[in-house]
Parts: sequence; structure tokens; C-alpha cells
Amino acid sequence: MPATLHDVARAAGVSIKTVSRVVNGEDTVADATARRVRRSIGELGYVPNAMARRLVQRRTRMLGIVFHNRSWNWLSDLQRGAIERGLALGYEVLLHPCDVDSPDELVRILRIVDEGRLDGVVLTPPCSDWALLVSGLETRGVPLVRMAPSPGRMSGRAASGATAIVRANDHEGGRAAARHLYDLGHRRLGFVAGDPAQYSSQERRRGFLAGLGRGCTVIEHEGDFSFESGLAAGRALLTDDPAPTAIFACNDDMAAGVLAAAWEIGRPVPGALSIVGYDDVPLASQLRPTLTTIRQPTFDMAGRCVERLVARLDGEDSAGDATLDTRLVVRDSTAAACS
Amino acid sequence: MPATLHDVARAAGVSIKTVSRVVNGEDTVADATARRVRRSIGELGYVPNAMARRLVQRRTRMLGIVFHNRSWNWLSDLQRGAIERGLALGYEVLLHPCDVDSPDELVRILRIVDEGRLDGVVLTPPCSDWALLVSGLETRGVPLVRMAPSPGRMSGRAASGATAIVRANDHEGGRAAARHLYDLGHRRLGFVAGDPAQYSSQERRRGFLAGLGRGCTVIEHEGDFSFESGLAAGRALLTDDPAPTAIFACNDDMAAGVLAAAWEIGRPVPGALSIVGYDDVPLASQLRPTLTTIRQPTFDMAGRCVERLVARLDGEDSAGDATLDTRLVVRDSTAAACS
DNA sequence: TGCGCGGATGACAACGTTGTCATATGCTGA
DNA sequence: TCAGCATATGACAACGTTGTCATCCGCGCA
Repeated sequence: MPATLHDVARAAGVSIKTVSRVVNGEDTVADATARRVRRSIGELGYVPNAMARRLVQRRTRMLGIVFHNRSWNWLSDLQRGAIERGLALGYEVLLHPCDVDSPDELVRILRIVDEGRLDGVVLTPPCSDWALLVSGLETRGVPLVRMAPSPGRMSGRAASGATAIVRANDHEGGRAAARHLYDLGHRRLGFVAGDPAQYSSQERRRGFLAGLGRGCTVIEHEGDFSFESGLAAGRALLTDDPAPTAIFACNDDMAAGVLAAAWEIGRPVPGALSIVGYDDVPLASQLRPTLTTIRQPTFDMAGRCVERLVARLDGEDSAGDATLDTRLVVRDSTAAACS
Repeated sequence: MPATLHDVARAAGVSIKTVSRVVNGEDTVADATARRVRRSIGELGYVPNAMARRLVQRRTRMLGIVFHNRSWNWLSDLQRGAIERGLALGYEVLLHPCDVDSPDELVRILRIVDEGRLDGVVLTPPCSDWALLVSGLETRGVPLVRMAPSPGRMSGRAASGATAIVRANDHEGGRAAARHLYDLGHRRLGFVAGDPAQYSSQERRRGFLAGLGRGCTVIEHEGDFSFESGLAAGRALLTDDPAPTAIFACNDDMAAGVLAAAWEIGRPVPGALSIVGYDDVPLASQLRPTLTTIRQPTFDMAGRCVERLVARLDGEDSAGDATLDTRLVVRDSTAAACS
């Protein structure tokens, strides 16, 4: 059996409270006593029991991060960012996959919270827009950070201080993609949409359309952020006649799908087709040609979510929006249009 | 404040113990009483406090999974498998990234265990071969499952029942890759090794070499499972003269690197170069040409690890090895050698 | 009538911490 | 010499469960 405060106290000839003080670095303990206690701690190999601490402190030092996504590449960046930042701040990050379509899922997540297993929750898109979940959590007063949610009635509550929001500048990202392609001389453009349930998709689209200059034709195609949807969209767009000379896909996975579609019909990229993706996941620089894309600081965003959650837990107020910048990264999949 | 057993007990006019019994489904409670208690539970919205339970039961219902990997694609399958299986079995799975090179890391992980935060641990390669970590955990008596570790002196301890092992048949996988290429007529072959610290790498290599028939030349190149190392290996192998007509890389990330290298010098795949990868991560079917690869049931293996860990926690004995099968998946990156 | 027995229930102590308050000790200054 | 105060320490009750044991009740049976 592991040693407890009592064991150390007995060995050092003091009360458990004094040991507790030493362990927690309180400075009201006499030097000589503290030394004695520390020696006993060392000899017994005492380590405080986390569960007992959590029970009495009502803090679990655990954060939940809820996700549901078809782009595993993006998710992997996201997870790393959250886990590493959490670790650095002394928190454990619990990944909770969440099937938005399952009716039990809501109950399951809320139960975890009700059982007091989590100090706070990060909601990633599309879960950040799941009204029932958001309101359920807000009702319970759980500290919450939502990643890239829709604006609208829910942000009203956010203003009440219950929820913080972290997002990237999707509009600007879409715009940058459009500018880049327009500047290269492309006028007939394909657009592959992301999951329509996610606000980011809409913003990227709006930004893209707004960023184009005069004289452009845009052929839009649906998508859901998965590689497969990108592949399907690519196949459809490229058999159009005349086909677009450039395609912007709302994430890199779908851009990879478009690239695959181009490969299948032997259309050279970027010779006859330029492709722009979004996110700059590792995949983007591993494909050939390497993918021009809009870099979204996914890793940092996830870290920021965790950071803000922890700040709130520590009592520092940090409500409101934080918006991170996106950046165009030009690689080999885009070139001047040869008309 | 959330309701506690006391609140429910008061409302139902019984003792807390009786409520506890109802909550835990013990059958020694009279029907009428149980009904009354359940009604109160419903009215008060009582949910048992997880931390209090964990403290008294000395079970946290949390599992740790320790990883350190350069192949994020593979890791993503692994994580999903572990998390989903854990969830299904009523356990939370905590992902713990682990920098094998950092001296503090050992202390950090052992401390988490010493604090009683985890019921058991899954070690994935290369951490499953980290002797200090393994022995540290075994000393503490933590239920342990190691994924694809080296055999050797440590498996002696495993036989003692402290550790279970889950692996895939890497030798057979390497052999299958070799057979496939040999049967297609390839005689000059490139081999890109995985992280030399991982036993799987060695087994795949041995299997590969063993699977080749007579008259083959093999040019070996180092690698570490990362895309970048595969790219470097591909560039090196393809500038050899004469260059190999086929290359087997020890995972899909590196195979993607080789594919990229071939693309860079305009060597058609599979026309002038066949490529075989390993793992069958999603990426393999997203590249163009799609990647012939050895399918390793990563998702299932992770699930199996969690399953065995839980079995042990539940008192069912489940020591010893479990080996899952691999399978050749033929796609578009391999073709007959044209000599 | 009284005894034993099984089913239903409750009192109380654990689990290993931290928070609150009381107390002992020693020192300062009138 | 002693009040007054700061410093160091400890006793004890929380936190919200579960485990152990005792108790109570009604019933069948001698």
C-alpha cells in the first residue's frame, strides 16, 4: 500500500496537517520541521493521492474536449495542441468523440459533467454549435470554450461570461485564397464547400466569393470536409465543360481529394489546374505537388482554448472572442492560368 | 450545488446507505422503498459523484495510453481504437504523449501512476520497450499491456503475469510484401527501414528479406517512420544506378515519402517503380496512385490492448501474447517489373 | 409463548486529503 | 511581570461515497 499523510506524519513526529502544509509548499512551517518532514516523505516515497485531493478540492484538473470530425488530419493537430498545452498547465485533457447524430450522446456527455469528472469543456466544431449541448453545459455552469461557433443568439449568452470563444479568421482566409487565384489569372473557379453545419464553412465561402475580382465564374460543389467528398467534388467539377482552371477546397483533406481526381483523369497540377486547400495540415506538404493552402493555426487555437479555460478556472476573467489570423502558404499546386 | 446521497436520503426518508444501494442496483431493498428513492433521485436530479466513488473504491476507471510517434497517421487510428473501446467498456482513456529522450518524462509518468490517477497503462511502441518505464510500472504493480514490444528478458517478467502483450505478425507482413514484389518480377529492391528502436521494424525487415526468392539484390536505407525520412530514403534510392524497380517502406508515411521522391524526378509509379507501404492508414487509399500496403489492424489492436487491460482489472486473467494477423492489400502502386 | 431466522434498514467508520479554528510557544515592549 | 502579538502547530470536521456490522421487524415453528 502506498504511504499516506498519516504515515509520513507518524514517521516525522508531526500532525498530518503539517505534512500537508509542507507538501503544498505553505511557508508557515519552521525550517527544521519542514526538513524533517521532507526527509520522511523521501524515505517513505510518499506521493499525495490525487482522488482524495480532487474530492476535497472539488477540482479534477481534467478538461474535456469534445469533437466530431471527418478530417482526421486536422483533428490530429487539434488534439496535440490541446493535450500539450493542458499538460504544460497541469491539466489532463480528455478526448471525447461525439456523434452529433446519436440521441444518447447528449446524455452521456452531460452525465460525465454531472458526475463532476471535468473542470471545464472545450467544444470543437461542429459540436460547438450543438444548441442542446451548449445550453445543457451552460445551465450547469460548466466553464466552456467554444471553438469557431456560429454567431447568433448563443453569443448573447456568451456575453454573459459563461462562454469564451476562439476562432480563426475564416473570412479572411477564404478571401486570401480567392485573391491568390485571381491574381494568377484564374477566372473560372471551382469551390468545394465544407460541412454546411459548420460556420467556418460559410465564412470561408463568403470570404472566397468576396475576394474574387470582376469577371469570375464560380462553380460550387458540396462537401463535408472528408477526403471522399473532395474526391467526388473534384470528379464532378473536372468533367464540367469548360472545366474550372482552379479549385478552392475548404480544407486540405478535400483538396487532396480534388488532387486525386485530377490525377485520375491525367490533368496536370498546377499546369492545367490550380488547387488551394485550407488548414495546412502536415498532409499538405506531403502531397505532390505540395499543396498551396491557407494556414490555420490549429495547434495554437487548441492550445488557446485550453489556456482560456484554465484562466477562467483560476478566476481570471477571459470571456469574449479571440480570433487568430490565417495566412496564405504558397506551394506547388498553384500556377498562373494559361488560357 | 449538486444533490448528494444525503439530500436524496432526506427527501425519501431513508438512510444514505439505502440510497446507495438503490443507485448501485443491489437487490436487498424492498420494492416500495426503492421506488420512493428512485422518485427522489429523479426529482433532485441526483448523480453520484465520481471522485468520491473513486476515492473509496480505489478505482479511477481511467486508463493511460503512452505514445511517442512520428507517424501521426498511424497514431490517429490507434487513438480512436483505444478511446472507443475504452468508452464502450466504461473507461476513460487518457492519451499521454511521451518524449522518450526527455529524462523528466519517466518521473512524470510514474508520478501520475503514483498519484493513483490510472487503473492501468497501455504502452505503445517505442515506449513499450523503454526498460526503465516498464520496470518502474511493473514494480508498482500497475496492470500493463505492451503493444508490439521486443521479446527478450522482459518477456520473462511478462510470463509472471504482470504484463500482457498485443502485437501484429510483422514478420509475416514483411514476407507478404516481399512475395508480392517478387511475384511481380522485381529483383532489384529498395528497403526503407523503420525506427530501429522498434522491434516491429526489425521483424518487418527480417520477414521481407526472408520472403524474397533467389537472385534478388536489396538496397537498404535507414528511416524512422516519418514522412521526411521516407522522402530522404526515396531520393537516395532512386538516384542509385541502377535504381531499384520496387521499394518497400516499413510504414505508409515513409511510402508516401518515397512516392513523393519518385514524383520529383518524374519516375512513373507503378510504371517504372513499384511501392509497397505498411499499416494501411487512410492516407494509403488517398494518395494517387493508391498505395499497395500491408494492412495492420491498428484500430483493433488498440482496442484489444484496452480490452485486455480491463479484463485484468476485472480479475480475469489474461497474461501472455496475442498476435493479430496482417494482410496484403494490393492497390495501384505496384505492377509487374518491366526489365 | 418464545426462539431463531432471513430480509430490510441504518449507524458509523473508513478512504486520504484540505479547511477552519484553537492552542501552544516565544518574543516585544510598557 | 505580563498583556499583546506573531509564529508554528495540531485537533477535528468536512468532502461524498462504500463497506462492515448491528439492529429491527415479522414470521414460522417448537
